[in-house]
Formats: sequence, C-alpha cells, structure tokens
Amino acid sequence: MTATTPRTARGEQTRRRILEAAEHVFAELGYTEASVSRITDRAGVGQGTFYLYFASKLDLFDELVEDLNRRVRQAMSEGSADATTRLEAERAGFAAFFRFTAEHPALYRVVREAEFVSPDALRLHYTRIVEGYIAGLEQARADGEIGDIDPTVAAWALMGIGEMIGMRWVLWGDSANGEGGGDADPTAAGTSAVPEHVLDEMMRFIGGALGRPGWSMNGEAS
Amino acid sequence: MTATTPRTARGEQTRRRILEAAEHVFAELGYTEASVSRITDRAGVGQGTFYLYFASKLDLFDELVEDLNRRVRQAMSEGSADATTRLEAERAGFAAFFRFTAEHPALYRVVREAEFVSPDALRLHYTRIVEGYIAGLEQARADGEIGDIDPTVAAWALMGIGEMIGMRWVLWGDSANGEGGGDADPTAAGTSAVPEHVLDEMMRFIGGALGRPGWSMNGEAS
Amino acid sequence: MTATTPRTARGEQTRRRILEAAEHVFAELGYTEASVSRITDRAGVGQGTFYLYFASKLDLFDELVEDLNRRVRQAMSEGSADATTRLEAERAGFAAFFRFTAEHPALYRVVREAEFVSPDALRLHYTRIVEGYIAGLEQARADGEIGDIDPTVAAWALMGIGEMIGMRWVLWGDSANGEGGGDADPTAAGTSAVPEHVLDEMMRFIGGALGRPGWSMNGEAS
Amino acid sequence: MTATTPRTARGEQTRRRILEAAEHVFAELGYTEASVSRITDRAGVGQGTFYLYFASKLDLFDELVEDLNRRVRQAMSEGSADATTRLEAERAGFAAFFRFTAEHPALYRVVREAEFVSPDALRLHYTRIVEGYIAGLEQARADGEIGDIDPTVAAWALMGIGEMIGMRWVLWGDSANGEGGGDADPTAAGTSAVPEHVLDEMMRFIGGALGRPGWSMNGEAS
DNA sequence: AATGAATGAGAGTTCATTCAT
DNA sequence: TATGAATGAACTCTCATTCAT
Repeated sequence: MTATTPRTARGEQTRRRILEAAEHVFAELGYTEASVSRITDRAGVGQGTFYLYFASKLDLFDELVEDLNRRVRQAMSEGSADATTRLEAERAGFAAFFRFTAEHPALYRVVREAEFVSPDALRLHYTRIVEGYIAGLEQARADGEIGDIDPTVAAWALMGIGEMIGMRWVLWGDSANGEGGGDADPTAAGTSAVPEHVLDEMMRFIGGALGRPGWSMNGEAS
Repeated sequence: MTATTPRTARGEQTRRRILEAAEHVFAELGYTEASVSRITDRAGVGQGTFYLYFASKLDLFDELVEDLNRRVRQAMSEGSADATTRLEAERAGFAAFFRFTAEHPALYRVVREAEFVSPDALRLHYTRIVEGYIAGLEQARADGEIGDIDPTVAAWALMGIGEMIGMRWVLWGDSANGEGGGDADPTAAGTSAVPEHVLDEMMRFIGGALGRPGWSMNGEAS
Repeated sequence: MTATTPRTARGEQTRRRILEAAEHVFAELGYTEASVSRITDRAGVGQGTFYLYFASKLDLFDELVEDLNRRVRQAMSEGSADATTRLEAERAGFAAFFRFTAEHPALYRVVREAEFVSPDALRLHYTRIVEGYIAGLEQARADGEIGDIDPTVAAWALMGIGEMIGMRWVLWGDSANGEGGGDADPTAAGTSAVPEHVLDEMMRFIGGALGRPGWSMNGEAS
Repeated sequence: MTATTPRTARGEQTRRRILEAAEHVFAELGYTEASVSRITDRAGVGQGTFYLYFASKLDLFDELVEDLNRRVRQAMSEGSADATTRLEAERAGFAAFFRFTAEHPALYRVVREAEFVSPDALRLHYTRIVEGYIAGLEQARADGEIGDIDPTVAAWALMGIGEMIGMRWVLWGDSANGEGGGDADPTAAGTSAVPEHVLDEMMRFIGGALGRPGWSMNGEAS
C-alpha cells in the first residue's frame, strides 16, 4: 500500500537487487508473464519485501523504463561525444544504442509491450530519445551540415530505423538469415553489435536522407 | 485441440464473427488483457463456441496476425499499383499502410505485443512486408531509378520508418503535440491518415536516402 | 432426451459401432477421460447421433458393463464346459477369464472405475460372476469333490484372486518383473494369457484352499 | 509448480488440514468428482492456498496414496506383531487391514480409481503390500510352517482375497445381502470390521491354500 | 526491514447435452 | 436417420496483493 523510499543502506541495496532482477525477468518473459514472485525469487528476497519498495508491479515497470531510458540516452550521448560531424555523431550514437540493446535486451522487449501496460511510459521513452535527435538535427541544420529537412519528422524516422535495425540484427541476430560475419562479442566496447557492413549501409541511407551531398549515392558533387 | 474448419455456412459465419470481434478487442486491450470471454461476448456467441473454431487463444492470435498481414500487404500493393516511379510507389504504399493502420489499429498493437506471445508470427509478419520492399528496391535499382544501396538494409530501415511514423502520427494522433492540421477523416480513400506535410517530409527523407539526385536536399537540380 | 431402440438394420449397425468404439475408448482412457466426442469420432458418426441410441454417457457405460459381463460369463462357462472335475472347471474358467481380459481390457479398467460412476453396475457385475462360482461350489460340495467350505466366502475369495492375478499378469504383463516366459500370443485360444506356471501355482493355491486332499501341499493323503 | 514445504508451524498445520479434508472428499466422491474447491472448502482455506502446498490435484493424490499406503502397512504389521504362527499373523494382519479400510474408505476408493489417474502410484501401492506378504511367506516356508508354494503368486492371491472380501463386507456392508450378524462397531480395536464367521471362513480358505494340514478341509487331524 | 502465509478474482479450457436442419 | 453447431456450467490453476509476525 505504501512504497517507501529506503531509509538505510541495506534497504537501498535490497531495492536495487529487486530492480536488477526485474530487468532480467522482464527481458526474458515480458511484463505480463513475469510474476512478482519470480522477480523476488531471483532477487533472493521475500515476496512481501517487494511492496516495501514498489507500490505495484506497474510501478516497478515505470521505474524500470525510466531507468533504462536514462541509461540508454546517456550511453548514446557518451558514445557520440567525440564526434566532429553530425554523421559521425549519428553513427556513434547508433552504435552505442545497439550495444546497449545487446547488453540490455529488456529495453526493447519491455518497451514494445509497454503500449498496453503503461502508455505514458512508452510515449515518454520515445519522446525523450527523439528530443535528443531533434536537438542534434537542428544544430546541424543551423551549422549547414545537413539539408533543409524537418527535424521532427526526421527524428522519428531515425528512431524507427534504429529500432527496426536493432530488432533485426541485434535481437534476432545473424541467425535470421545467411549474412554471417557477426562480430565475436557484440557487447565489446567500440564495436557496434550489428555487423559492420549493416551499420555502413544504414549510415549511407541516413546520410543521403539527411542531405549531405558527400553522402549521396550517384557520386555527383553537391 | 479440437478446432475444426466450419462445414456449414452458418459455421463459417460464426467463425468470421469471432475473428472480427477479436480484432476489435485485441486492438483495444492487447493480447493479454483481451479475454476469450470478452471476445465471445462481443461476437455474441457462447464461450464454448470459440473452441469450435480455434484451438486456443494463441491460435486465434496467429490467425489474426496472418490475416492482417495478408490484408495490409494487399492494401499496400493495391495502393501503389498505379505508380510510375519507385518514389511514387513508395509514397502510395506508405499512404495505404497508414490508412490501413488507422482502420485496423489492431495490426500495430497486436504485433508489438507479439514478441512475447508468438515470436514466429512476429518475424513472419515483418519479414513478409520487408520482402515486398526488397523486391521493389531491387527492381528500381536494376532500372537505375535509385542509387546503389543495399536493398535488405534499406528495406528494414523503411519498415522502421513506416512503423514509427505510423505510431507517432496515426496511433497517437496530432493530440500528441501542437502540430494541428490533421485531415478530417483519416480513413478516407485517397488521403494518407497522416498530415500531408509529414508524408511530404518523410518522402523527402526517403528520397534522399534512396539516392535519387532529384530528391536530394540542397536544392541542386536533378 | 429419448434414446430409442433402433428400428432399422442400419440403425442397429450404428448402435453397435458406437458400443464398440466405446469399449476401446473406455479401455484406453477410462470412463472419465473418455469423451462422447472421442467415442463418436472413433465410431465415425456425428456427435448428435450418439443420443439417438443412448440416453447419456452413463447409460452407455451401464450397457457396456452389462454387455461385457454377459460375455465374460459366457466365455468362462464355455471355457469350462468340458471339465470333468471342479478343479479342472476352475482352471479352465480362470484361463478363459484371463484370455477375455487380455482381449477386452476395457472390462477391468471400466469396472475398477465404476465404483464412482455407477455403483449398482459394479455390484451387479461382481455379484453375477460370484453367483456362478457359488453354484459351482455348492454342486461340487454336494458331490463331495471339495471340502466343507462356505461357498459364498470362497466365491468372493476366488473372485479376488482372479482379479488380482489378472491385473498383475495380464494387464501389467511380465514387464512388471523379471519372470519372463510369457506366451507369445496371450489371446490365442487354448492358452491362458498368464504364464503357465503362474496358473499352475494359482491352482495349487486354490486347490488347497478348496480342500481337495490330492491338491494339498505336503503330500500327505487325505 | 510452486508447491513448497511449509516453513512455519502455521503452514504445516494448514497443509495437514488440506490433506485430511482431501481424504474425506476423495473417499466420498472419488478423485474425478472431488474438486479442489470442495477440498479447500472443507479444509476451510482459500482455493489459492491449496497450490501453496501441492503442485496439482494429481500431486495431492499421489501424496495421499503414499500416505495411506504407509499407514495401512503399519497398521497391518502392528496388528500382527504378537502373532506366533504364520496363520495367526495372517489373520491379525487381515483384521487390521479390514479395520483400516473401515476407518479409511478413501484407501479403497481412491486406489481403485488410480489406474487412470496415477498408474505408478497404483502399482507402487499394491507392490509394497505384496512385498510384505512375500517376506512373511518366505520366512514361513523356511520355518516349515507352510507348504512349498510360490510366495509371489500366493502373495498376489492373498492381496486379491483381502481386497475383494474387504470390498464385499466392509465397504458394501451386510446390507448387501441378508447375512446379518455384523459387529456393532466395525472400527473398534480388536474386532475385524467383517463378520467373525466370514473372517473364520476366509482363514480356513487361506490356511488350506497355504498348505498347513491342520487347516485343510476334510477334518483329518494335523 | 523483512517475510511466509493467505486469498479470491479471474483466467483458459473442456464437455455432456440440446437443437435445427 | 443423421449431424454439425451451439452452449454454459464447471473445472484446474495463477497471481498481484495484504497481513501478522
């Protein structure tokens, strides 16, 4: 009935254990199939303990989405911090996103199911990421780095590309077709978790879309 | 376990009634929250009747995804039948897709949840649509209509764009932000169910991505 | 609502088909697990047809027990018809009983479950067989063939021996232990469906019980 | 699926209450007709509580058979502990068995239905009892107390006799025919729960079968 | 702070039986 | 005579949540 914020270090630790267990269980089973008892089992705490820190299963869900959202955005901005061009930044950001996806499949799976569980959490999640894109695109446009596109539409399009390519090549893996050539450890820092040539092609696609003449297809100069 | 194919016209009609009710209930509540009894209530049949025609709730789900997939692909190919260029075809196809989404929100909502319900159905759904894109792109490339892009990566990117734009502007609607300017009846034939300028911008994005100089950004002539 | 007696030859045939199917399905699954639809499926008739000939599933059960009871008693009396002594008759009767059990496992399985389904049918079944034993024992006692035993108690004891030995060696088979030596075809006429030495030992047991000096154990004459 | 062993005294008590209620409900209705809700109603606990301690209705069944089997064997061996001859032991054992049957009719009814519910439990039940008989018979034969019979066959025969006599005179009671003469309280210690003369006749039968001349029929002295 | 015990609402599914054709 | 369609009651089982300790 009353989820409290932990008052002691021990309590804080217990709370974190539950949150971590939840990430794994949700990633494995999805929100619906994941039961509170499974989460507490994995966390190694009693079932009643759960309600000491979370008001409900849904509350936990919202917190988890919030948490993952914060972390994926941080990973993306850290990943693209050293980039000098917009396209470089985009590439680095996507690579970080794919790496995060590989490490935290819960992000995908939980978010995809979220529409029926917590629509607001879902919208907030996407919107926040898109806002980052928009800011970057507006800056790039002001700098004359990209063409005269609508940043909002482009941002949602980029979001969609990232989600679908991520689903196809990170979650499903190469086993889904005969492409082969997957990197050995998709979570290793500096790699992208999707085959290099897929990332290449994806960036050519995006480069053309964003209107950098140097990236357009037929070789004619701008 | 004892699902049979209807042997009489009456049976066939009942089966269709259930399928239609299911589409609505799934669209409203998602797979998990939708209960068999809710579906049969809406269909106006007894609960036991359900199991005359479907082996399980999951079986119904698979049939529904299959059905919607067939229909959305047909709508897309019919929508783009009269196009003379690849870009025209792409635009018409997306417009048809958005229209279908507006008319059948179940497609979206059910598919997004499918990952935990019936992963195979999910993959098959996306893969089939993507295959259509790939075929079109390969043809366009052979005809010199588009640049030298990887059709597979591009197809998945296009799929992602359509899904995300559709979610943002068709499912969420304009209420999601202050853009305004929504068409009166998003399902009316000939309209696209997303604001016209969003479709325009989206096609500029895609045109650039696919590498037609005439569509590239910086104002240089084709 | 109204089970009718068949009026045509075709109807009679349908009825028999259902009864035969029921015997097999009951033998395989028992009364509770056997469903009417499974029986009609096996019989190759529609589900509604069932109620043309049987008032209910329970009615069918009673008829089947009655039918099997009639047949097993006939098999036993036919089997022992040529016997010249009571013990010979007993042995031949048991052999026939075991053979019938091997051919019609439904007898056992259905009867064992009958206590909760149709107690009267169960009692009638056992009582009728026991009555046969009693009559034979009384005759034998009058003829001085056996000792001065209580025919009723002895008859129930014999019934129990037959049932348990049948269950152990006919239904469970030799696989239940390492005895081996099972006859090749337990249903072949003239064989007993239980290993010969088991029948031998069983008859030695019964012979002693019934008090025929020649059959008693320690070899001392009467 | 999540059945646990109680960790507190309160839990242990609840578990026992369910087990006891189950014995009564099973005895009254048999396995199939007995529903979990009827059992929990009788136990005075919620339906969900059942699954705290038993994985399924079948699991409970197996535990109950196991429990009854252990107790009936203990009753039999306690009952025959003071016997000085094999026949005395046999008689005391049967009397204990009948008494147990009168007190715990569930044993019979549940076991008879078990063939379709839990065949392994059924076999185990009979086999364990039979093993006790075999051990006793082998000892008696070694001691020269009984004739040269096959202990295995004899043991199963004895099992059958006990089961059938018990069914006829304990479960059905004297009402089944006009014999009369039933003991006042069939569960009173020291009585046998079947009419004395039935036990007498049954033991004469068995005595003859096992081959002690003193027990054979025709009146010759031992 | 922590937890095992307890619960009842609700889920999916089966099935004997009735009925219109 | 024959049948497929239809049904609703009843079943077993799950689970988020509350509570006493």
